[in-house]
Amino acid sequence: MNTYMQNFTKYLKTKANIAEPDFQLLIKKVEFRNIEKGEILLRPGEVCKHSFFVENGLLRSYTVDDAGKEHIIQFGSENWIVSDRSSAFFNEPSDLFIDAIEDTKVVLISSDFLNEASEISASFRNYNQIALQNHIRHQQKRINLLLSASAERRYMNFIKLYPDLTLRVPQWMIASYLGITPESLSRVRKELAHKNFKPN
Amino acid sequence: MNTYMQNFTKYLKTKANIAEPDFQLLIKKVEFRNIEKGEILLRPGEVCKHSFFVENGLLRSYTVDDAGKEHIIQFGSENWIVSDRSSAFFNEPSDLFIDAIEDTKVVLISSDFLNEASEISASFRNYNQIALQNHIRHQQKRINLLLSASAERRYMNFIKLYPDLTLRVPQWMIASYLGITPESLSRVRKELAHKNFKPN
DNA sequence: CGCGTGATTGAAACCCTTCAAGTTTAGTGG
DNA sequence: CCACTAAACTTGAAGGGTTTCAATCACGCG
Repeated sequence: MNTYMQNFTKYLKTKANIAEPDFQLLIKKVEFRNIEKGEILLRPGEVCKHSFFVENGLLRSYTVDDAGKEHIIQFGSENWIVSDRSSAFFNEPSDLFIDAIEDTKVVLISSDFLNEASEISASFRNYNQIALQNHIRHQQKRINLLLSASAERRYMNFIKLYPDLTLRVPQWMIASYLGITPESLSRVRKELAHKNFKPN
Repeated sequence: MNTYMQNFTKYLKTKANIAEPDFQLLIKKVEFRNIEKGEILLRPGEVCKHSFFVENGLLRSYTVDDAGKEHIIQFGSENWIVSDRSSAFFNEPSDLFIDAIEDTKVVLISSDFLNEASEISASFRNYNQIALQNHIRHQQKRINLLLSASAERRYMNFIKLYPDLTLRVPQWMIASYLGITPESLSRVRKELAHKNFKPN
């Protein structure tokens, strides 16, 4: 077993509660890779063959619109899985880019792996279910925020939810995630600083 | 069996592929109800005990923000399930209202039902999985639209996706779903009419 | 050092909202 | 079935939040 997959191991054993013999079977099904900052892991039009478990580092998924503007769908740092679930599950071409914001170590998870893990282990099935439900909950909160909140409220929500990312991710990407321009985010931050708002 | 549950029956037998004997077991676990227009089925703070399968009629789920404004999360007409999945699954208090836009016939689906159906039938488990993945795909497209598209593009996307709802749902609710004011939607429609845009 | 990327700032423009008034539509009771 | 009322939709004018475009500043890295 690859000693670089510590987090992934913990993920399977602790979170998904996979017992040792099953673990030994499953771990053979995944691949480990070093990704350089800027490297592109998925492009629109491609089918998302692998989900990426982040051992360490930082990935993002995003779309590019007709005007060439990027819109960030998701960030993924340590212990997160970045993927185009729809593309992977339904075997359809993706709309998304996935690339690396930092040098990143990832575990490649194939659909095969997911199917086998689900067959082998009821607790994996269960954990996967929870992950899906969490994803839905998370997306719904984001939709609600986009529908109802100003740029300032969206940003405040972001730094509360992802204090770590706030420091690691360039500001213009956070702006893209929030659906505002970098200039607007800069002004929002200035406003907040002026109001004596402290991130923590 | 209740003769009013024709669509739900078809849903179980055809979509989820439940065989007759299992069907007979499961159908006893659900309830049928007539809902009057305006009736509220779920309020913020309550745990979402039932998901609502719409036999016919029209439901919606929505939040109300601090300023008292409604933000519509989902519409559900015939054969759709309306629910706060997060609340139901995680047994947490909901943030949502669910109410009826029209007089509606619903089938009440409890968590019990879902658990039993999953135990009994692998094909139900499978179908449920697909439903979750579809939900995620749908939400992701909506997020992307909210991040990237103008009021006009959002509306055009809506009428393409939901031509039936465009006629049945009051305009101010569509506006709420799109994240704009009713006045703005009215002007967008005027613009489109002026450009000789035809809904179908 | 100098170059490039990211962040900031300013001014003008734009999209959308707000508020207010009017018009149309739909539902209800006489 | 008409009359009345409330709700929904439209329209206008003013205002606000955000974008756009352009210029400047800050910083890390070769």
